[in-house]
Amino acid sequence: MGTTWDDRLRTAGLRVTRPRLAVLGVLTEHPHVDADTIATAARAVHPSISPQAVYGVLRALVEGGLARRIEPAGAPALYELRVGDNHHHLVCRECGAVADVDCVVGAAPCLSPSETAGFLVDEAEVVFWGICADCRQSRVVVRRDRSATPAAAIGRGVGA
Amino acid sequence: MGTTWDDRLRTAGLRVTRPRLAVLGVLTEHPHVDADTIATAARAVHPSISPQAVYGVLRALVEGGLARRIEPAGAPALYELRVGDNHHHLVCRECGAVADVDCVVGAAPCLSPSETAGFLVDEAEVVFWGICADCRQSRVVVRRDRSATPAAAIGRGVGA
DNA sequence: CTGTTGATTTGACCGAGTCAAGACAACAGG
DNA sequence: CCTGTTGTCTTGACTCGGTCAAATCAACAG
Repeated sequence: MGTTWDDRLRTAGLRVTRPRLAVLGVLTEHPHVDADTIATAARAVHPSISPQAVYGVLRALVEGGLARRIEPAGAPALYELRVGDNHHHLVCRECGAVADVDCVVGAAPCLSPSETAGFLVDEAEVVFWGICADCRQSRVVVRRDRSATPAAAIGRGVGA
Repeated sequence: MGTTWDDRLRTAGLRVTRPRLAVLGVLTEHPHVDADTIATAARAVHPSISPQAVYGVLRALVEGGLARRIEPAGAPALYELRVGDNHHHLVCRECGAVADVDCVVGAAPCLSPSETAGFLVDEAEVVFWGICADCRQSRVVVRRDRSATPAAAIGRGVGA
């Protein structure tokens, strides 16, 4: 994309400031990070940035449509720059790592429930919970309790 | 189900106590409530119950498989007794109301992503965001302003 | 009835995030 | 380039949801 962050900020009606460019820089390098990590990383570029400024910047970016906020259960909110497309997330139960998943099916039948109980639905949010490759390998002990293995859980959440 | 709460608690290796029965009673009447509401309602049955006791009871119930915890983005956690089956939730952006949705499609292709980035997925969590019937009618709404941006979200999640 | 052990109470504490007031800087207009 | 306006950032207090730890209490096995 040819458009610069300056352009995109201004297009969204936002002023171009150092804190904002710093946060955008961090988000470009790290696709899914929390506010605290952003603050720490942004400080390398703009040392005086305060935690509250990060919250303010992130809110402005989200409201301006430049960033998206995701809130995995039990963890602080994460921010990403991929907006406008429909993609979901894989979250590691152990380390919290997040990966993007493109929704491969065009129709996505499961995402338009026939029974909406009178709700006017405008978004379907999907989170896939599991164990990432790294955490799986670092598990020295082979699980013996089969009932607790992910395999037993499949069929509950995935597909059904 | 013929089984009593007493039985189910004991089966899960939990002692039968007044606070636990009080919380289970509240959850039976109110299918999706937060810890604070549970505490208030439970006090009608067991006046001395403390907020922390409610957290403790809820944790025990979740760990024992008697209750399920759901954490809608930007709102306190909710608890429900429906466990073991696969169902998802509709959440109202304005009032926070929650309704159950059975996943009607058997195969649910969107819920088993082909590209799992090395993750071993064991659960797919789906949340449908929208406006409930009540809030749609009473457009005078008191905004329970969530961090999400309803307008920007339209057309992102559902079907695609 | 009594002892053990798990559950509850009480109260301090924590992390994530918000709110508000004042200082500051981006940018429009001259 | 300078200046004023107004949006943004800094600083610091505060809220909310929830956890942690020590001491008391009660479930239930014997």
